[in-house]
Amino acid sequence: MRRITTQDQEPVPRRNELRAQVIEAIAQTMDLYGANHSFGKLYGIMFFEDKPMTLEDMKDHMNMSKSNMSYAVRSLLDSKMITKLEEKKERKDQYVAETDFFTTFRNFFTLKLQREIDIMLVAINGVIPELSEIALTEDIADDERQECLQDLYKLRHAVSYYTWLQEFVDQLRDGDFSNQVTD
Amino acid sequence: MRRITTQDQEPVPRRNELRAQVIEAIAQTMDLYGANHSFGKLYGIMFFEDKPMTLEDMKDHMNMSKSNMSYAVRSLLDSKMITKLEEKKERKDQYVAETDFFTTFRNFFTLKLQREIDIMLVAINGVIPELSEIALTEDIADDERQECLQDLYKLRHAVSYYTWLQEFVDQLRDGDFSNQVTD
DNA sequence: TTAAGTGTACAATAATTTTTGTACGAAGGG
DNA sequence: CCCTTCGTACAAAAATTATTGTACACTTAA
Repeated sequence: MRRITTQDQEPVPRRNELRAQVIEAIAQTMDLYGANHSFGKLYGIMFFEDKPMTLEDMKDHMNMSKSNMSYAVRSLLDSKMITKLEEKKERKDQYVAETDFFTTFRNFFTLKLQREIDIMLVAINGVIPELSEIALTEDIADDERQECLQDLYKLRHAVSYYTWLQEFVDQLRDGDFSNQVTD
Repeated sequence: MRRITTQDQEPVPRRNELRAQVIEAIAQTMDLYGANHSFGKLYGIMFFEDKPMTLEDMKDHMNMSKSNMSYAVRSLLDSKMITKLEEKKERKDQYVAETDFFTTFRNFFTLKLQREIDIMLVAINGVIPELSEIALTEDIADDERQECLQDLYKLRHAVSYYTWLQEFVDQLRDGDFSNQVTD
């Protein structure tokens, strides 16, 4: 008769349990990358899957509707966590996870930080000229002028921050922080 | 009679409109930093406010309950976007926004990336030994052994990524990417 | 050309998150 | 010491997000 211990168990289900522990950790931490727990879990499953997955495969692994899997796939594609293959399999689209975490890190943050830079600079640069004008108006209360100057000071400081952040993003995109000396 | 144009308007409400445009941009982009639109807006308001704010001030600016402001403050404190002052004002706690975006960037990402590293390494290191054991078992199907080895390969690659990410976080924490040559 | 089946849009439902109201312990002024 | 008021915990309500079911346009195999 077989003893039942953590060491002594059928290897396949045991390996699935071990995988599940890592998948759960991925699902927990992927909130930083804008994925909810379910979508993070799906990425984790795809990370371990050695062959491309179809929506049907995902549906089965996740016990969720195909509809939701379609939605999850779009979201993971948007943040470049997964890729759609050119060729279909039995009429079904196929997807693979990006398994290099450095690449996912780079893809995600270049995307999201660039979005932040763009939105913030449009707002800030759209506001500075008129604020400067107000600050230069003659018939204005002194403390109001001070407030304007204070705002302008903060906004200029922000612009210099976003100049730095743009350089950071460019370097990240160009691989200057690269994980490996050679790839 | 005064003409009404964007140029020709009472300076105080106009400055508030201009501020509001930047505040809205902050609120929009702060989802990357785990803040919802309201909490992001509150940070934006505090960013421009030149004096410390109390919960009551926030409540008035945001038209929201003090209860929710208390919750927002806790959340912004947790991610170090704002700071609580030592001294109270008329029995009320006072808070100020961190106005240096580089500092908020550094605070937030050292915190969140360190959390990711810790969670992921605990999971991965908790799984590798047993997975190695299974891979080394003699009475095991060849393709099952291959699967284990494949998983191990991915996990070791992940460990090396997190070693790199830990260095990255340490450098960020130590100010090696600093915005300014001198502070 | 037809029939079967895929992927997604959209509306409905379920679940979660956000917001509020209330109550209460704690702190501080009188 | 008492009384006011602050800050927050907690439950209820409102709003948003996640998930499902269905329908349908589109593709492709036969």
